Amino acid sequence: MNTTPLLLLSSVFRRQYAGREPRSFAPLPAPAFLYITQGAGLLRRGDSSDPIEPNRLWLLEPGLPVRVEPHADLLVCYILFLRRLDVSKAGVLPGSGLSRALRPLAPGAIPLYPDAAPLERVEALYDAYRSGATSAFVRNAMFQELVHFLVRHSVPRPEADRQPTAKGISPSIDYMHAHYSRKLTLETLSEIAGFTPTSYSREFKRLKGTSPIDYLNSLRIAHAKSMLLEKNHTVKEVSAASGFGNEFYFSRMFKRHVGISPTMYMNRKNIRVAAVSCLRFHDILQSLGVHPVYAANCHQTKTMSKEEHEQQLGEHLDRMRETEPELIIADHYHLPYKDRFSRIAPTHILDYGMDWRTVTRHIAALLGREREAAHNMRQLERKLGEAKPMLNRRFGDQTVTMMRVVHKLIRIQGAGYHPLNELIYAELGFKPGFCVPANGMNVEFSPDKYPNLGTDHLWIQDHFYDPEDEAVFRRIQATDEWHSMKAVRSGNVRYIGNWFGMGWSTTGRMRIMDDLLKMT
DNA sequence: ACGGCCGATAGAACTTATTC
DNA sequence: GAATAAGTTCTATCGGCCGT
Repeated sequence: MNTTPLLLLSSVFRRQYAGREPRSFAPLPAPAFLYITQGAGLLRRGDSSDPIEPNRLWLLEPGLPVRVEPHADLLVCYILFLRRLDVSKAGVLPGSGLSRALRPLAPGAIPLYPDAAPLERVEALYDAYRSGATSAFVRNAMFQELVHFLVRHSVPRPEADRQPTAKGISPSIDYMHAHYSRKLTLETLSEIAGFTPTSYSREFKRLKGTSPIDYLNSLRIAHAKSMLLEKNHTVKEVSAASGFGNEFYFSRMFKRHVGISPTMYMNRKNIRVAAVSCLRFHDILQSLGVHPVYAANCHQTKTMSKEEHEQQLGEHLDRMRETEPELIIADHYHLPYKDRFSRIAPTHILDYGMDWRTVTRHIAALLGREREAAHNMRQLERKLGEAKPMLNRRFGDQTVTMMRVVHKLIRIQGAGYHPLNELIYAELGFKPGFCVPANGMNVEFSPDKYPNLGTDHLWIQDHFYDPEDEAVFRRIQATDEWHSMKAVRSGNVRYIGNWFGMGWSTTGRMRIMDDLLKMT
């Protein structure tokens, strides 16, 4: 019969384990979520193992022995015992995509985004369960909401990672987890796996999507990070304990993986940060509770001459130097100036193509503000849930178009590839106007020859980077074509300030929603 | 101000891993 | 197996911090 699995909660426990003695646990009687809130070490299930650290989650299968090897004095975790119910699709959950939806929650470690902390939900569930004051129905609703949260916030696993590990490389991976603090060579690992080094490398990459040495280094860096946060170790000690041959190489590797040096990582909660970006990184920093000592946008716009730009850049560099930043965070638009920034302070440039959430998560992880990021994202999610129905009631099927004048051209925002576009059209569900490209970031028209925008509402950015752009806009506004447009005739033109920039941060997105709600 | 220590960084030389 | 890429070690140098 065609069935789909449904996870139900049977009981919740909170456990604390003191001391560093390894512990073995009998095979579980039922599947369970294991959620770590404190501690460090290694968790072994069958013949695979994963590092233990706060905010780590596993779905443990029944019948598999579990062994914990703590590297910290106290381990705190929640255990949620589950019941799996297979229900008929046709009967109980017609048309439900539950089976597909639950796929990220395959047995084993469930990698969560660092900002996705289910702790509050788990604690609430634990309290509800322990106090006995809440009905089973409500408890189950809470649990289902938690499952939904986990599905939404788990990192999608690469296809290769979901395949059961081949017999050959599995012991070598195990060996890496157990012995990463020692010197390991490809030859040793390939021998354990029973391959020649060449085939081992290839096989490993095919199955795990990464090279063996890279995998090993990730383990070492993860260990180093947790050790550095314990504060009472020197970089040299951490380097040795994490399996790096010497501290110079460790520093280099650490910086490459984490983005900042080990010492800065230790003090990352209170360092002087400068933000250089077109993407309003200073808003992101502020939303994380970090106040940048300097914020600038040094990008050369199309209408700016080379000399003008060089002069502006020079002034920014001078002023930034005076603020004595310890770290400069920049977006990919500023890559050409990296060397000049590096002369002022270590510079971290974020990759091209990151969406706004990834940018926020990345910056938060760099500065130890994961909790703040998680909090903001939760708040934003809540706000989105409140605002969407109100806005849908107000605007219904009416179409919306967003425009601005950039480089003396009329730019109509598309329905994707920009945080603002995604917020308006995807997340809040506004209907795009006739000229809004469904699969593009934007489309540009000459101010002399632009089509009727065919839209019920027209939202225009009245924040101009160049006075000439503003002049162009005033000229457009005076034309007959402009006045013949539906949105203009019906008085549905709004000015929206710099939403395009605000869309990059949680606080900016909240403010955009506030502005929208004021329109209702 | 000075020296000692620690850590970051960069470059050269060499070794090992990965890809072809 | 060879060619190429990446990792590793070592050295020199710089700057910050601390105690004298």
